[in-house]
Amino acid sequence: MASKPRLSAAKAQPGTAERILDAAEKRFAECGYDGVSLRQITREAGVELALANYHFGPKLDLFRAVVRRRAEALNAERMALLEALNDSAGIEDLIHAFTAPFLEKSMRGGQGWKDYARVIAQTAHSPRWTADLMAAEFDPVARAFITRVRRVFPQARDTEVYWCFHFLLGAMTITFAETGRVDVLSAGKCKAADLDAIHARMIPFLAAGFRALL
Amino acid sequence: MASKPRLSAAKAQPGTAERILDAAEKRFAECGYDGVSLRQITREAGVELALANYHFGPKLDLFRAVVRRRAEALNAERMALLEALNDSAGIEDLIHAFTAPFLEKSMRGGQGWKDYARVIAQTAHSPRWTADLMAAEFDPVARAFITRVRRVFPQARDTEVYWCFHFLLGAMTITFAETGRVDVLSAGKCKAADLDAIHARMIPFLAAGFRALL
DNA sequence: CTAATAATTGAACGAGCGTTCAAAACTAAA
DNA sequence: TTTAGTTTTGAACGCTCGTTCAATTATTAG
Repeated sequence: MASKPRLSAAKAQPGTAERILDAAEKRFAECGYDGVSLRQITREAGVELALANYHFGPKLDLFRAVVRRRAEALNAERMALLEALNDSAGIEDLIHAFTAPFLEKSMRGGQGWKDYARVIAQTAHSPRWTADLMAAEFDPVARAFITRVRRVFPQARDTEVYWCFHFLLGAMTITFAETGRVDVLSAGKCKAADLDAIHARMIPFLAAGFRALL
Repeated sequence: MASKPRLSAAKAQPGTAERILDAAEKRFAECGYDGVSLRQITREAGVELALANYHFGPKLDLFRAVVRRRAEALNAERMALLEALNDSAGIEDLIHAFTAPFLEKSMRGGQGWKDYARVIAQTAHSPRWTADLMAAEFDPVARAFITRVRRVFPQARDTEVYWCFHFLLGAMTITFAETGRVDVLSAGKCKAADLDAIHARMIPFLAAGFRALL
């Protein structure tokens, strides 16, 4: 009858909490926050329903945990790439530093990262409480990117810089979502799953857009 | 005890069905399909719960009705603009024809159109059954746009054309979503609600991207 | 080994869900 | 006014939801 530690740190055997997170990530990616029940998640994880509440508290906190789990390592890598750029870096280098880690992990990081990217893409377009969570996790890297862009285009006005970032975000997140829309439209000639090909196009596309506006 | 006409056409008094659609549109925009109940929708519309089923059938059909209601007029306008372009039209004209009607209505068409745009933005990033609905409603215009782009850049490969369209779609939908992310990042210097300003930037940004790839 | 702490179980709670239906109210043609 | 058809009502159906909790099992420290 221990007092509930909720997000207790240490002593859990390796499996349970992570398996719940994996299952939640997968189901949230497929159906969104409201489209999935804790029962579906725990069933998929092969654990009892009550364990979700025991380890993570209410459903919303489980969702937060899913978002946060991979955000830290991801953003650390992105931030490191941004800071490693020297002053002669061009806009292509900046865009690459901002987008490559996420796309790379979504590409070759396994199904977990792919699901995570879809969760983020959906959350980024949801105008609810999730927006707060997104901002808390991803704004620092965004601000670092924008600061760097300003240095590359010192004469550009702030407004234009923000709109450019906005369009970049849209192109990136719709790519993560992998809805299959382009696959259908192109009759299979373009596979959204082929993220290598996308990235090779995305950087010159966006860089040209930045140059046009800044 | 009449047999249920479900989507009966004519004799409904002007109010009920439209008020249900308006309320559904508003709530779907805020919380997404699964985040809203029929009870919340009918309560907001000021009608009885059972009327939603009477007029539209099951919940999913009500959602379809919301998507379809404005899609027809909107796509007709976009298609007309595309077809009105003569052969000397540039890529800016094409992008304008594809994006302007939607942005214009979202800007000055009232709250209903604004809500509708948010519904579409969320649905476009949802990898579920909704993707079929999106394709059914919006693919014809997309294909017409792509065909026109091919004519402007006859030497471009199909793959690149589709990726360009993909990025355009991402920039447009994240603008519709109006999550307030840019507002926060820019500390209020850029208002997503100011769609005029966005459109003025979006077209040159995207046009430059198209030119870079095609 | 024993005692305390952490993790898991299984069942239950009240609430809200989408859907259904018979009866009532309303409308409009004969 | 009667009659047939449409629309609205109010209540109920079975089900699933998130959450809670006492009891049980596993783990670890003394």
